[in-house]
Parts: sequence; C-alpha cells; structure tokens
Amino acid sequence: MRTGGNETKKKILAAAEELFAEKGFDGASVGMIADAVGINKGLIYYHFKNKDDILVSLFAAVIDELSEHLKNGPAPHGGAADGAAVRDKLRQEIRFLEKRKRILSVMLMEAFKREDKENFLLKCAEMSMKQEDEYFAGSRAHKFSGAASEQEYLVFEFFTGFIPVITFVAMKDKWTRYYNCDGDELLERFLDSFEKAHLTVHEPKAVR
Amino acid sequence: MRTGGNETKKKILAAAEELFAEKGFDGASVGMIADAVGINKGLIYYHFKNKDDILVSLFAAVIDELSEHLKNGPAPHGGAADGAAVRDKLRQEIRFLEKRKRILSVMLMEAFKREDKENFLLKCAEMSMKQEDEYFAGSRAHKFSGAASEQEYLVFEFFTGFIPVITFVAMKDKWTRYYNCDGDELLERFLDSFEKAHLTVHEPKAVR
DNA sequence: GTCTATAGCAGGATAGAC
DNA sequence: GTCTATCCTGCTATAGAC
Repeated sequence: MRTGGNETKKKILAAAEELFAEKGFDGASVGMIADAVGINKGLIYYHFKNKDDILVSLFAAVIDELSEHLKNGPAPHGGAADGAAVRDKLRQEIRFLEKRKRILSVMLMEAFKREDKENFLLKCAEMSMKQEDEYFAGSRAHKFSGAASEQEYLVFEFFTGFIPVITFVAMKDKWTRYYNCDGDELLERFLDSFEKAHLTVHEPKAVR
Repeated sequence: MRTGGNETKKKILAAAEELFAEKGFDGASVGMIADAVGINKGLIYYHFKNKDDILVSLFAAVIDELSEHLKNGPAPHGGAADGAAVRDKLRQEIRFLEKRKRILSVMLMEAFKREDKENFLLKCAEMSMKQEDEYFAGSRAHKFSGAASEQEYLVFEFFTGFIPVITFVAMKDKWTRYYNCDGDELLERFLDSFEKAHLTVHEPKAVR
C-alpha cells in the first residue's frame, strides 16, 4: 500500500487509539495495531520510536486539540447567571469530548495505575478547570460562595465537575448497552444530574 | 517456605492486588507476582486456574466484603435530615473503601476498557446505590425532589455520587503527592465538595 | 504444597533488502 | 516508506520430581 508516510502514521495512530481503548495499553500489542492497519509490524518502528511513543503521541494530540478548543471557547458570560446557556455550553463540550472518547478512556485507565508516570489526565483537568474558571469569572457565583480555599475549589471542580463529565463520556456507550437505553436521552439525564449536583453551586439560582 | 496452602494463596492475592494496582492487570505478570511473594511461578498455577482467575478472585472477594458491609451498615435515619450524621457516615464509608483502594483502582481500569466483559464496577455501584436508597428511604428528600424517572435517579447517583467517591478513593494518594498536601485534610475538603454537590440534593437543608 | 524445568508462543524491537 | 526476517526476552501455562 503506497499512501505516503503521513497517511500511514495517521492510520497507525487511529488503529492504536481504537485498540488501546478496547484492551488497554498493555493489552493491545504492536502486532495487533499493524494487523489492524494492514501493514507490517516493523513499519510501526519507522514511524514511532517505540510502543510508548504511540501512546504519548495520542495524548499530546488530544491535549493540543483541547487547548485549541478551550482558547476558542465561548466568551465568558457576564453578570447574570443563565441556566439554559450553561447547559447548552456543557452539552456542546460533551459532544466535543465524545469525539475523543477512545483516547480519554485510555487516559483514565492510565491515570488509575498507581505507579507514577506523567499524569495526562490531571494535565487535561487543569487546562479545562482553568477555562471554566474564566468562563464563570463574570458571574457573582465565581468559585461559589463558601469555597474556603484554593485547594477546596480545586477538589470540588475536579471530583464533582471534571471526573463525572469525563467518566460519562468514557462510559456512555457501556451504559446504553447495559441498560439498553438511548444515548441522546442519557445525555439529557446526565445534564439534569450535573446541573443539580455541580452547576447549582456555581449558579445558586439555577433549576432545582 | 512452609506456610500451608491457604497462607500462600492469601499472599499471592495480596501481591497480585498490589501489582495489578501498580501496573494494571496486563502490565503485571505472573512471574512478578511470584517474585513478590518469594515463591515459584509454577506454584501460582496450583492455587489458581490462570491469571484471570486471580483477578476474578480479588473482585469476588471485594464484592463479598462490600455486600457484607452494606448489610451491617447503619440503619436508615428516620425523618429528619441531619447533615452532620450524613457526613460522618460518608467519612466512615470512605475509610472503609480506602482499605480496598488497590483493587478498586484495578476495577476502575478494567471498567474503562471498551471491550465488553463482566462489569464488576457497575455491580458494586448497583449494590451500593441500593443501600443508599434504603438509607435515605425515611427522609423526605428520598430520591430527591424532581427526579423525573428511575433512569434519572440512577444516572444521578452513579455519575455524581458513586463515581466521585470511588475516584477519590483511587486517586487520593496520587493527589496528595502531586499537590503535596495532607491526606486527612484532603478528605475533609472532598467531603465539603461532596456535600455541596451531591448531598444537598438528597438533603435540601444541609450546608450551603 | 512446593520446586525445577521447559514447552510453546507472543511480545517489543532491530537490520537490511527493496 | 515499506517489507521480510529475525533476535531475544518474557509471557502464560504445564509436566513431573520431591
């Protein structure tokens, strides 16, 4: 197959993303990736230094995309808290993340390994929390009333904001299969839940 | 070493739990487990059918413990919502889960693999949500005001209740290392956050 | 119940032809 | 840029002595 190097590299990354998400990084082998692309195993080592390099490339790409996406995100809503606008923005964010659900699943798996390696999930979290921070900067509910410290704010945003969203994106397909329900409806139910649990703290006036 | 079969089996399980949590199920090998226990690789196959059998034994054990724990859990608090009591109960639950943090980390990693296998995490979630259901049964905030459907209730409990708690337990050590902070303090900050985000929906009168 | 030994294969990675 | 061939290590799992 003569598709040019960059095309092949992209195909390798796509197949790797799929297989890592399916079986985990250690559960998927370089040989499987090569088979999935329809190339020889050796060719992968022309395009990547080693197996880990494939994973890091995927993580770097999603971090770049996320960073770019956040930079171009909607401007801060000034002053008045508007529940519907916040919900729409969140729905939009989740749709964006859903396109990257495979690599995000892998990032989650890697983040739960207790050995310490660079934690890409925390990197993503810090990026997106910084953005949320700016988004709510104009609102009177900024950092919500009663955040005792920077540390509490971080804990709140990470465990009750970022983690539920990322987990939802990563597990949505499993959930719809397990409970045999519709994906779009599930998203709306998640938004209901997330509004009640997380967003009301930012926006005391929103739906209860 | 002559310690009797059951002792050895326990040691194998303990070492496996540690290594699976450290490197993931596929990242840890049977040989590493044997080395950690100080026994021969072959002996592991006397005690377990195969590598997967070790993992399933660990999952089964934690599910049994959790089931037992939930059965003997505090009786439902009748009528009045008491914020402090709920916080104490939750702190207690987290302390219990922290003793199983390793195997819970593994359960999380496995749950994010997109291939479908038996999902032990969802099993645990269903067990513990059923218990929470009973705990709040006497409260006027049962299933919180405004849960449109059983599906919404489930989504709410899972993504804004169960997942933040389990993730907190699995990532607490990483967090304290990354942000160089104290574990007990972090737990209190998490309880603050969780009260604000999740529990207020159960208990409209609790701290805001 | 524990060990030694080894089968048998798959893994990551490299060398060199084309 | 791609493929073939191959190295070597490490893996899961089994057989059989003690």
